[in-house]
Amino acid sequence: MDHLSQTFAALADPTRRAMLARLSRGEANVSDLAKPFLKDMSLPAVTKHLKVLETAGLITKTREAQWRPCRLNGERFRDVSEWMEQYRVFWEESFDRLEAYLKTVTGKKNLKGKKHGRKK
Amino acid sequence: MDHLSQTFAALADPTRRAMLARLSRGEANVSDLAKPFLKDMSLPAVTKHLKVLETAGLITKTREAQWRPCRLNGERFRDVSEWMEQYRVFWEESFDRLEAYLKTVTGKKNLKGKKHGRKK
DNA sequence: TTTATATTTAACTTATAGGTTAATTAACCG
DNA sequence: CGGTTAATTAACCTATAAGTTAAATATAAA
Repeated sequence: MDHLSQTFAALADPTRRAMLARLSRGEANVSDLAKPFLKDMSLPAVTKHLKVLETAGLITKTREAQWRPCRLNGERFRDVSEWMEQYRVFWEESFDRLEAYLKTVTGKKNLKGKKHGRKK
Repeated sequence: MDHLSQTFAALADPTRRAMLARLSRGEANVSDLAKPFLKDMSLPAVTKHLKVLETAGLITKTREAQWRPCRLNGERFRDVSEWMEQYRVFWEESFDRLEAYLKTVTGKKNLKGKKHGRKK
């Protein structure tokens, strides 16, 4: 799977995003990261979530005695950020959108006079 | 499912991202969007991908005769962008790392003179 | 009314994501 | 060594994502 797909897939889970949020406040080992979730899921489930994050490259896991300190890795975030750039105009466009909306409710014509290409 | 999870899940597929890229260049109906993919998948598969994008709120599908013109919807992109903000420091920090690395390798200094918040 | 075009729905298959429990590995400690 | 803590692996279950083909629907056109 391509990097971006893997990254987005890893981000598509609230447990994993919460783990990233925790890591954004500093290094933490597996049981630290697991603590908030052990009411809802088992430790192996946590291990799996961390594996997904690690495989996606969003975190790095190291070894320190019997602990596995994890930290956030910025590169994949940068990939996402760069991919997002091409859409910036769309999320910043809210003002244009309002304008377009107002045109429709006030009985105005096409934004662009676009014609459907009917082939003959 | 929460919005962000749904959005990320929708983005975790290269076909769907390609469709969004196409839509970022302007409105398109289903068969327009399908064209580049019909070598690889059936039309119903395309319909399903569009459904995922629509359900996630990334696109809006309207009706015009027998066509279904689609356009990009900025709001979900904004959600992602806002969520990403809290990690900005991490992807900009690894840029620092690269810079530091390059310094060691080439004996050169700053790529951009930019300063980032360093802890401590 | 029939035919053509655009798109969706239905029914089905297969792979995998995300969870479980039980067992295992790893490192430290008394 | 034997026990304790930290984390992973194995084996399994279930829901669903992503694709298929075939049939249905919607609109326009002849």
